[in-house]
Amino acid sequence: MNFNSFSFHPAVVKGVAEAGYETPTPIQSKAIPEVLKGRDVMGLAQTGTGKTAAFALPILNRLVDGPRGRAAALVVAPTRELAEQIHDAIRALGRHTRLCSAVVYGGVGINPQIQALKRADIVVGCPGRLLDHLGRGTVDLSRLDVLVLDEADQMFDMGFFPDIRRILSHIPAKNRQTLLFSATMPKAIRCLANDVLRNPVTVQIGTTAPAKTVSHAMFPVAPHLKTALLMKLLGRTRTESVLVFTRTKYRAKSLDKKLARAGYRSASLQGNLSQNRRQAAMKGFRSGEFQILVATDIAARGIDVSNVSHVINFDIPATPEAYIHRIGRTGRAQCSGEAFTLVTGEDTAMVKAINRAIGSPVAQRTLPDFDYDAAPQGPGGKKVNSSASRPQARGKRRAPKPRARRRESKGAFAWLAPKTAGGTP
DNA sequence: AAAAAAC
Repeated sequence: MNFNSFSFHPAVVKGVAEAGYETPTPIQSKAIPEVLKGRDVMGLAQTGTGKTAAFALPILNRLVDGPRGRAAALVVAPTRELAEQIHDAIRALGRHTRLCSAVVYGGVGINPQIQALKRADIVVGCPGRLLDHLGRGTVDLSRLDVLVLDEADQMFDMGFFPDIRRILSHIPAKNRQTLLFSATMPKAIRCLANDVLRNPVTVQIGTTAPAKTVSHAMFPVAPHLKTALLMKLLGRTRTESVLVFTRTKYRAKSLDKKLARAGYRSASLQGNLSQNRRQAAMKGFRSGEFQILVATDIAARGIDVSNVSHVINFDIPATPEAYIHRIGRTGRAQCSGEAFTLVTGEDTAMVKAINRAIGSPVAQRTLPDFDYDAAPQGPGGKKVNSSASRPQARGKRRAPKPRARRRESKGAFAWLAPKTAGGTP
């Protein structure tokens, strides 16, 4: 089978060819005909198997001959980086169609977006800024043909669902084609998702499982030795780009600093960074300037960076779904990848849940030349014991380094601050 | 100490 069998418009065919696509992936060959028919689709397929093109191509094809500049399709994504990536993919695939894509998300100026929306046929965006535009009347979804919720199970999650419902209320249900895509779709959420679909067809490739191209292992370790074990793993593994996940924004930031101090070309990506810094981190990671990206779950879903040979869960993810999405950042498009997860005693229940979700236990590994019994270390990197607990006694005090960058734009601990407007203390 | 998403 090849892309000719879909009878795409010549302009779409040209875009597909220039993108270097030859053979449709299973999700593409099964979902594209349904989308072309105008059916509502729930599309489920493993990470890295081409879901974006599975909805982008039939949408471009549907709009290519229609009237222009009316926001005929909307794609909603859970992070700014993913929205940007989808927008780029649509632009590349639609290069020869004269269709116009606009991307809207927060953290950047709204005026350029308002200008871009005026002539947009396809709008890609994150929920918050999209609602902002809807409130201002700078985007009109009243004549929308196709709605896509990417990472659909996350969009129906508690944190996003209210926004999604509000966006839906701006779209006339009549004639609306709705497409949901994800690698995961927990049962509890599937019912909610089916509520927005009309007479849907479910296109599911395989089962909810990690991509087969990823081999994975768990590394039991004491919490205080995680950083040392990570360094050991990095030192003894032949890697290309490495994506490291942490549980919190603060841990991403501080682990990035430790890696940089150890000489790695590293950056962090988390939601407390300014959008400029987020873009710089992504750009540097994509280009290879940063070999390591330390990220929160902001980078868990959808992000497609070539040459990611390893995903390392420095902290175990909070759900089996997050595990599947995180490790799916490697092993994409038939390449192979490895995923390492550091696990501590507290993670036992989640390890079991992950093993259950995957259907077989993930191998547990230990490094022969690693000191698993090392004592906790003090702040100066020295072992804490009765005599070394006073740093000055070691005679090794360093002069404090002048700090060029004191804090991130919003403050490193901004998320700790109360949400209500604060008075004077 | 969850993260993400508008101002």
